[in-house]
Parts: sequence; C-alpha cells; structure tokens
Amino acid sequence: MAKTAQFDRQAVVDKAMNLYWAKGFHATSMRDLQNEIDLRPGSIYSAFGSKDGLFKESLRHYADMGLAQIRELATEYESPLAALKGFVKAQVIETLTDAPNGTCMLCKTLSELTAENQELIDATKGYFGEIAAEISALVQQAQELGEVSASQDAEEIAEYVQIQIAGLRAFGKINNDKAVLDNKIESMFSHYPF
Amino acid sequence: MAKTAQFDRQAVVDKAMNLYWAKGFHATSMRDLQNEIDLRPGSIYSAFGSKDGLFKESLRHYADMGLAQIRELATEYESPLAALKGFVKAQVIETLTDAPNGTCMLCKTLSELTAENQELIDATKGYFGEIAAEISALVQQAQELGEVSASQDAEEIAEYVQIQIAGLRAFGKINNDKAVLDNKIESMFSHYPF
DNA sequence: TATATATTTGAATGATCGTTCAATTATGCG
DNA sequence: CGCATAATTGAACGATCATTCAAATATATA
Repeated sequence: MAKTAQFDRQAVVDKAMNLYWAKGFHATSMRDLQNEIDLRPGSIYSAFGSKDGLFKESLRHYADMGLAQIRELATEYESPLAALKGFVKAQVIETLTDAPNGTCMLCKTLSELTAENQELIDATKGYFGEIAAEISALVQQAQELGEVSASQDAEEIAEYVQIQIAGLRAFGKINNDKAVLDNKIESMFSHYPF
Repeated sequence: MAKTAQFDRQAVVDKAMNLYWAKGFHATSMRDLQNEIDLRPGSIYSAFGSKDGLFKESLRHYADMGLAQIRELATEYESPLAALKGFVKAQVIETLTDAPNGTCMLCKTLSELTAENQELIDATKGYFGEIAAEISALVQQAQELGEVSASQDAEEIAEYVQIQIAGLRAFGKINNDKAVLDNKIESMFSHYPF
C-alpha cells in the first residue's frame, strides 16, 4: 500500500559509523553525513530521528563488529589465549592503517562526550561491558585449558586487557610503528597476569 | 605611550584550559570561552590570534602543569619510584573528582583531532614527549638507586607508564571507583617491569 | 490500473559558529 | 597636562549548524 525505503539501512549505518569514528561526534556534521551516505535530511531524520539517534546506532554497529571479531578469532584459533592475543593485535595494530581511526570508537566517544549527552555515554558504557564479557569468556576458556593462571579472576584479567588496548591505542597516536607496538603486545602476554 | 592589557594572561589561559579540557576542542565555542574568561572577542583575538592559538597555549599550560607535578613529587619523595607511583595515582585517581576531566587533555586532544588540525596534533605530541622524558629521568634515578631493574631501558619503561596511565584513565570513565583504580596501580607497580 | 500511503526531495528555518572591525576607552610618556 | 597608541567593546559578518516541512515521487496492494 505504500513505498518502501530505497536505501540499505545496514550500509548506511556502516558509512555513518566510519565517518563518526574518523571525525568524532561533534566534528561530524549532518551535512557531512548526508554526503557520505547519500541521503537527504528528511530520509535520515525519518529513519534515525536525530544526529544522536544515528550516532547511537553507529555505536551499536561498532560494538557488534568488535564482538564479531572476537568470536571469529575464537573459532579461528584453537587456543583461546592465541585468539585473545590476535584480538589485541587486531585492535591495536591493524587499526593503525586499516580503520577510520586508530582509536577505539567507544574510548573516543567516552573521551569526547560530556553529561550533555548522557544517554550516549550510558549506551557506550554498556557496549564496553559487552565486549568485556566476551573477553572474559575467552579468558575463562584459557584458564580451563591451563593457558592462563586461574588464580586471577577472569573478569579482572578482561579489564586488564581492555586497559592495555586503550593505552596501546593511545600510544599508537604518538608512535605508530607497528613493530614497536607488536613488541609491546608480545611483552604484555609474556608477563603477569598471563 | 599606550594602554597595557588589563587581564592576567596566566589566569586567562588557565581558565581556557579548564574549559577546553572539560569539553574538548570542537565542543568549546568561542562564546563559551568569552563567558568563562570574561573577555570580549577583540581582546581574545588580539592576545591569542584564534581559537587554535588559545587552544595551543592551553595545551602548553596543561603540559607545564604535568611537568611541574612530576618535579614536585620528585622533591617531595625521597624515593624516585614512590614519586612515580604518586604521579600515576595523581593522574589517574585525583583527576576523577578534582579536575575538569578524568581524561588526560593530551590524550583527549590526540583522540579528538584529525589532520585538519595537524599543527595542534604535532604540538600535543611534542608535549607528550616532554612528559615522557621527565618520567624517564625519574625511572633512571630509580634504576641508579636499585629501586627498578636496570635491565630495561628507562625510556621504554617511561612509555610503559604512559600507556598504563592512558589505559587506566580510559577505564576510569567506565568504572570510576577509586579503590579499584588504586588496586590496579598497586598491582602495576608490583609486577614487571617494576 | 487506480489509489492510498510511505518515502524522498531540497529549500528554508532560527540558532550558533569563528571572526572582524569601527568606535570607544584608558593609560604610559613627553 | 595632552597626545599618541594600545586595549577594549559590542554589534555585526558570512558560514555553517541541526532540524523541519510542504511538495513531489514512487510503489505495494486492491
């Protein structure tokens, strides 16, 4: 009885995510987005409600990509620990050249936004927690296989991993030498708590 | 033969820094700054040239505060290692409640800005290096006193410390429990490379 | 095919952006 | 004191911001 939307919502969100990730929330204008995703304002607003709405859906997409990556690596590697190391290297090293931004979009968002956008902050924290849980599950598997000491809580080790990723990606902004970062990650996995 | 500026440049830069630090470069408008530092546009532009100029001077001030803090702690504590730990705790824990933003302003800037503001990025990287050098000097002293193993390069340990600070401050955005962060810092200093 | 209904379009909205500037004010020096 | 000069003021600039909406368009169903 009516017209259906012409655009591919997934593809639109993916393009929006890439732009938001590259430029940040405030520096990305609706006009930038309109050009990037090739939609007129009315279509965007009818589909996503607002700049915040599109950003939130972009964040969700970003988190889903991270979760999918962990799960894929977990099936790819027999060893959960090797999968975890692969994830860290992917997040820290590959994003230096193969992503819109070397910084984690969730970290960037938490760093940029203030209480003026509390809803977006809360959503971001939630997505962070989802990824922490996925890492934690991987750590637990590694502990069950004896690859990681079981004396430490898996969740705490997951926090440790997230802290290292955040720190290393920040460092990558200053020294984006892949070999240097690789060394630091190898060092990370050959000392406590691993 | 002429009028001299009425305002205290130091105080103005300090207030500007606090606002930029809290809100970030893009989300801080010149109007926000005009209100915060109580100067009319003409005065600001004649003194600092542009929004970028004022930001750059604010960054310099931020870096100077960090450098001053390390040096003060170095004189306060007999042990260079204790001073270093004090610095990390100050950066990670005290800023949670006693600063405009729990995130390091240099990290926040590197995370936010793109090549559109290359000059500001380069300045930020330079300030990062200055702080790294100061940390490195402290590590070297600790090594000479036998507080830190001399088998590791002091500069690499300094990088390690900066990575931990960046990671922990990012984590503080998600879980701002001071006791939890304190534990993580204690753990950091009781394991490799310390 | 005809129609009801949703989508798409693109100009326009008022607000705010960083910045400029002519006019005014204030002061250090001869 | 009086003047030359710099600082200060506040209105105004054009550009861009997020968003709205009436008109035009397209299509799924009857």
